[in-house]
Amino acid sequence: MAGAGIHPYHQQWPPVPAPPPPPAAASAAPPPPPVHHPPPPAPSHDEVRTIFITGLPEDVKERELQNLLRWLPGYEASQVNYKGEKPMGFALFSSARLAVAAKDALQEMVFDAESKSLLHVEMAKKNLFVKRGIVTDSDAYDQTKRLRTGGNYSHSPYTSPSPFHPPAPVWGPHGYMTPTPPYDPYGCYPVPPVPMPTPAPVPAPSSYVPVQNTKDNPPCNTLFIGNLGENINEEELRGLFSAQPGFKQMKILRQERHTVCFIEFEDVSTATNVHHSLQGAVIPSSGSVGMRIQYSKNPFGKRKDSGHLVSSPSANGPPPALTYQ
DNA sequence: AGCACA
Repeated sequence: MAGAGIHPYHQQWPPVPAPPPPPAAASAAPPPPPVHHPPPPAPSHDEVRTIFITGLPEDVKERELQNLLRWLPGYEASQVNYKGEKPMGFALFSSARLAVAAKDALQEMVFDAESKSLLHVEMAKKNLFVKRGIVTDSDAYDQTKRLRTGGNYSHSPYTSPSPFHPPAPVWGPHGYMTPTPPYDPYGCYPVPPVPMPTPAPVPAPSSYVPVQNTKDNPPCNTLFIGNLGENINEEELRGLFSAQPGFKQMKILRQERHTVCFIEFEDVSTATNVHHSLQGAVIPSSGSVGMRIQYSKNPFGKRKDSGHLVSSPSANGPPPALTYQ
């Protein structure tokens, strides 16, 4: 514990090169153009709609923060930056107003009772940069920049932050945990008073690392996993993937230099979820490299050599017993 | 970048 940090979180997080001067509305107002075009709609997107969260325990995971934040109205994306001494969280909301609401909802919240961590939330200095499912704060180049705004944006546009439907938030829409709980901070949860001694039994990657996945194949139900490191432990790998929804089977291929593996899922959609959610995942036996996930060239259940197999429905002879999905 | 098995 840092003994003297009263408001350490209040420091300026990484330098902002040059604050873009807002278009001055008062000084040197140019003569208004003819009344031809109406004024543009409120440029609300210029506003900062990102909150800055500190007070997170040092071992916080992005997923933990996401799982907390995604209940909040307007939540779009979040990220944890581990670069500094203490983790810094950022969360983007759909409007500045909702960001403020989220800030108030989270303010002074007990994030982790064990470590007595209280959240401190401010408006961020600038917005989180979200790019196609991957969040990048322009100052927070770091591992773990991978974002899964709720786990799955496989084939739905970005409209909803999460396809999961939360089990009816027990908390009120805004009255989360005010700094007043005189007793058990878990009191709000509908769980028996078991202090959660063991972490979740589902294996999770220890971290994520950006990977460049330039060449991929068309989506299919089978994933190809590469970049696994030399000492990859099969059991560990299996534990991770077999816990994923839709998992069917997995095959490890040990090659001279590279171990790779193939995983079949029930359908393209579940495969796609994992393709996104575990991209760049690091597990202990893989060293510090993040696995690369691609769709397999030859998915399970499909014949490879289609040489001159005539796939027309009425070729002579019985149609091959192939299941084209 | 390394893509097998049915």
